[in-house]
Amino acid sequence: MQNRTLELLKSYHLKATPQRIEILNVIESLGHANIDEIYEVAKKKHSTMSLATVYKNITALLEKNILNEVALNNFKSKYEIVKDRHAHLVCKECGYVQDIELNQEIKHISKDISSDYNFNFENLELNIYGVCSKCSK
Amino acid sequence: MQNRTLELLKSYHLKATPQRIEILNVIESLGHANIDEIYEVAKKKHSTMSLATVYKNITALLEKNILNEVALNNFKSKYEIVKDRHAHLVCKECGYVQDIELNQEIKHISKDISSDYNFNFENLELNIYGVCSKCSK
DNA sequence: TCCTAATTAATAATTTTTATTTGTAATAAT
DNA sequence: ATTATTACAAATAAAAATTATTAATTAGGA
Ligand SMILES: [Mn+2]
Ligand SMILES: [Mn+2]
Ligand SMILES: [Zn+2]
Ligand SMILES: [Zn+2]
Repeated sequence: MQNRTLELLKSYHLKATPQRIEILNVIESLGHANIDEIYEVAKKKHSTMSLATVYKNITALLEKNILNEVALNNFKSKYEIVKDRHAHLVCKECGYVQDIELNQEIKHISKDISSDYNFNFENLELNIYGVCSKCSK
Repeated sequence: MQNRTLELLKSYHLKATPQRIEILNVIESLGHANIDEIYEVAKKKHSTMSLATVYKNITALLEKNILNEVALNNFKSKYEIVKDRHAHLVCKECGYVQDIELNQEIKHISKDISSDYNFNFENLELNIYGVCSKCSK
């Protein structure tokens, strides 16, 4: 558990409960995880944890921008700790999501958008679908 | 209803039923639509249409690659007729999705991926989130 | 240490999606 | 054209996913 995250929680008046900390730990250790994956792993440490608790926490942490949703074609959304801009490799077979560097080219797309279209740019999401090395053999 | 679409249906042994044609018409006219939007509009022409019929058709048309899913953060997935590669402007307020040209830069990302990472590239999805002109005033 | 608001587990309720069944209709075969 | 075949639709039920409610617990501040 990062100290930074604890401070984030405090600054948003979110209590650092064991359940919440565990949820964040699970997400951090898995990188990207959906509701069920988080619940399954977190339950090991907190056997009484309710699935509704996972839902409520995910919602709260998304609202505070501590977590980020990664909506996927054909899979349930995954969640990740908010971090610097990056892109995703998404395996169509197993749903595994891998972070990759966001190419330099993409970084200036945002500038174009606001001028080319009458659109108030906020953030950009690049997901690259294919088959991961594990699944392709 | 495009003749091309009718041929597509036939080639995949999907019957060109009035309901299915109407679903495709609705998606085409709206550009991007989620299950409920499709159902609401389609019901006007076919008052007895069941929501389950929309689900079944969307699934079938996705499998045949006639439709494409657009998974969105914070909104239900939308569906569109498969078309040439393009990017999306997504309004965080109202969920409206607008097609935009996929910048030239992005077109060659695919080449890098397969070599840089051990990943069998299939397709790429670029969603740009922000606030549309309608919602920002 | 005490207080209070936030949080949790448990449970119920709601919403979303999928499955089943049975009659119907689109297409192919005759 | 008529019939046969099979996919399909509507209706309904079932299952899965998400959210709401409640009462007890607890984290964090006074
Ligand atoms: Mn990521
Ligand atoms: Mn589109
Ligand atoms: Zn894989
Ligand atoms: Zn909007």
